[in-house]
Amino acid sequence: MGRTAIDLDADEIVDAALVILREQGLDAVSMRTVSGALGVSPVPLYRRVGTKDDLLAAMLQRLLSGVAPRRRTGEAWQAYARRWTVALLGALESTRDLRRLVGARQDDTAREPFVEASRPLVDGLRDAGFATDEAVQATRLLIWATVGHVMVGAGRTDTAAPANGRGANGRVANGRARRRPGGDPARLSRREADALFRVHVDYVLDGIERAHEGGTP
Amino acid sequence: MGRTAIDLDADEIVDAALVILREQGLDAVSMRTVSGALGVSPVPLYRRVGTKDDLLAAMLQRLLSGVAPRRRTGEAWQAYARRWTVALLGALESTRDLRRLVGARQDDTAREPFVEASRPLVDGLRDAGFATDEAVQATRLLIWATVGHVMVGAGRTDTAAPANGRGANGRVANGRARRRPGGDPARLSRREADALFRVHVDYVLDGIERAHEGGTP
DNA sequence: ACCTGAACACCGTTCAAGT
DNA sequence: ACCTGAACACCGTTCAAGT
Repeated sequence: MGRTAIDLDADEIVDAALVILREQGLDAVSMRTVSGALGVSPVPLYRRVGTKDDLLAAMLQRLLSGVAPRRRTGEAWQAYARRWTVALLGALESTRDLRRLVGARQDDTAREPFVEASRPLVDGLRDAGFATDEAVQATRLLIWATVGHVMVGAGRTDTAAPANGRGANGRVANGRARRRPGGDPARLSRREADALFRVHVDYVLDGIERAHEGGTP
Repeated sequence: MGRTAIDLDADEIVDAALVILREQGLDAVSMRTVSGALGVSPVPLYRRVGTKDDLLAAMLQRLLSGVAPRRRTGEAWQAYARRWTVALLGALESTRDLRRLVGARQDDTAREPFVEASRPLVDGLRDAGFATDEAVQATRLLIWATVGHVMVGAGRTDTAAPANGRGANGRVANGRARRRPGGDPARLSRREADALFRVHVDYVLDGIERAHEGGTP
């Protein structure tokens, strides 16, 4: 009844993997589960997307492609940069197990998807009078600020259920996790963390602006 | 010949795991290899350090504990903050597979080790007249800047050998990795990335300084 | 009480047959 | 050519015996 393995293309595989990621978390994404969802054996995946590592890279790429919002006519570069950054943050935070996905890559191509996603911002900055390398560097700072926030930012108290792939064991780290009794001042709510993120972005934008004005002959 | 399993404590286990991490990479760190290196079965590890996830957390904690440099008498807070940030970056960059280690945690405690490591900086800022939450927030920004840089920063061209745990397969991602022919302007050398990282830190410090001066009654 | 050996239910990846 | 089934060499974690 129609569908044979030969119809498969890489995009479908990535799609299937993202569905599993969303519904069951990263631990549930395996070459077997993904191929199973597509009704094939794991082998064809190696022809279409390469290694599992490559699959993870493609998933991240897909997640970040198209995050850049459209520029508005007459919009100041600062405003667009802010919107771009918020959009990137939103895409990252809405992805289950995103932190682990970003960290998972074995090689050094972890930033490739971010570079792709930032192309419109680079273009926007250049249109605003930035030199190419100036625009690229400014974009990098914003990426770093965003990724750092996501990787080590406030915990998401709204993400229910542990959902740890293999058999729930309620075990808790013993011994070494000495938590301050007096209440740790470094614990931020999601709202506070978001506000602080915007502060970070503003500081970076201020710095970029000053350097731009001072550095352009 | 003394050594029985009962001598084991959590620190030794973390040490052994870190040796394997350094020498063979994160893929080689398993409950079996770590326990094997210690001459025990995997079971005792679960009593001492908990899950593999807990072990990874403890490894990161260890790696970051003691990164904070000592404060110098009469040192301006900006100077100390800069040194602290560079020390953190150094610790992160010198750790094999660090990106994957940071990303590996399943729960939301990924930032705990960073909070621990930043305690001296928070203290330093408070001694310089910052309110506690002001100091904590400033520290967070610096952590985000550093972690973002590490997670998605320039590739390390100096880290030789792929060393991908299970049987070298030289396979290359096929198809989807369309690399710009014209030379990607977003490709930075290590030196450039380091310089840009310092720029980022300076921007953040500038912002913190201005907010501090403007916000203190 | 706390160990070990064996087991369970998985992995990523490859290979020999099949069509 | 390109698939499938089976296999290889692992995983994390748990459990029944042992001492």
